Amino acid sequence: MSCESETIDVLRESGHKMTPQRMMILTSLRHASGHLSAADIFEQVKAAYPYVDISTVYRTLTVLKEMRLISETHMGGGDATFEWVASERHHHLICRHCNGVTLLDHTYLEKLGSQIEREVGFHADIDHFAIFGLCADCKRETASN
Amino acid sequence: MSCESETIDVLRESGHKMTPQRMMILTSLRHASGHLSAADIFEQVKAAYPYVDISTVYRTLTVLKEMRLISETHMGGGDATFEWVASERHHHLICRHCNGVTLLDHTYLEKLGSQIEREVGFHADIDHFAIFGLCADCKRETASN
DNA sequence: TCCTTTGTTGCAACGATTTGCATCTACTCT
DNA sequence: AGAGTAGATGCAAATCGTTGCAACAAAGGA
Ligand SMILES: [Mn+2]
Ligand SMILES: [Mn+2]
Ligand SMILES: [Zn+2]
Ligand SMILES: [Zn+2]
Repeated sequence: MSCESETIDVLRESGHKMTPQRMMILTSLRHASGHLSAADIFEQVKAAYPYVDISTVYRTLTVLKEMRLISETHMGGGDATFEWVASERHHHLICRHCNGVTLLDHTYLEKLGSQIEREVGFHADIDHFAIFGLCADCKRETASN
Repeated sequence: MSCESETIDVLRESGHKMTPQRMMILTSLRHASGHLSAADIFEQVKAAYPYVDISTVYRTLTVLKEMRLISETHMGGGDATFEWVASERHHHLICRHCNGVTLLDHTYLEKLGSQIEREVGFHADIDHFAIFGLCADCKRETASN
């Protein structure tokens, strides 16, 4: 029994079918250390099953996104990136000057989410935010000129 | 003197040139009531000057974005939307179930920005966020089934 | 006004993602 | 196991946005 079995059940219970392609895409995402582009996933899957089409990858990503098993994030550098939404959520700060990417603990956004829910009644999906801006170093540099 | 004159100065001072095409794109954004897609702007400008190319629109939007005069936001429905960043900022809550879009006051995110700046030293550009989730109505509906 | 510099434009080609459609296959029910 | 159905796949075409390049035009100075 692979570590994907729970996910497979979740998919089946929501009316989706499990196919070898999906299985491979799922495995690729579950075992990735960080962010993957659709092309990354496509390459990995193609190595084992050369007939996959990139549209199948995108369609599977759409399904997984809808079920909130993965996040899709535009981090500024070209293609969208996808990441498994683990139990310990995190977010990113991206510097628009040096393009540096750092982690932001979920606690910062958890407060925002609960405040919105309490005061507006809207339940925000705060899975994986990319917040752009100026990092401390670039802020200093920009100020001194 | 049009209401764009101040913006023109800002652009010139940062080494950019003012062209009729830019002027028209700028006017389109300044006078829009809400969100515009690149295609919307393209159509408007083309009405007055049929030779514009869509790439000029995108390139101008990129410049205006870099100067943070406008925001670019993916609101879930197809193309990216662009909006003038007025002095009174605002954000949006977008329901993933009914696709409803509502306003979110900037105060909610201002706190987040100042906390990140204080504790991490990162200056976040919190201009125009799109926060997805479930609105109060759809939350209720989803719970009762 | 004329010249020089440098950023901008239009066009065409390209890259990323989505979509329509015919075929196929995982799942369910005999 | 066999048949039926709903959903998934592969392929091709379309869409949205980006980029290289040669021609062009603002801005600034002589
Ligand atoms: Mn991440
Ligand atoms: Mn808005
Ligand atoms: Zn930086
Ligand atoms: Zn809703």
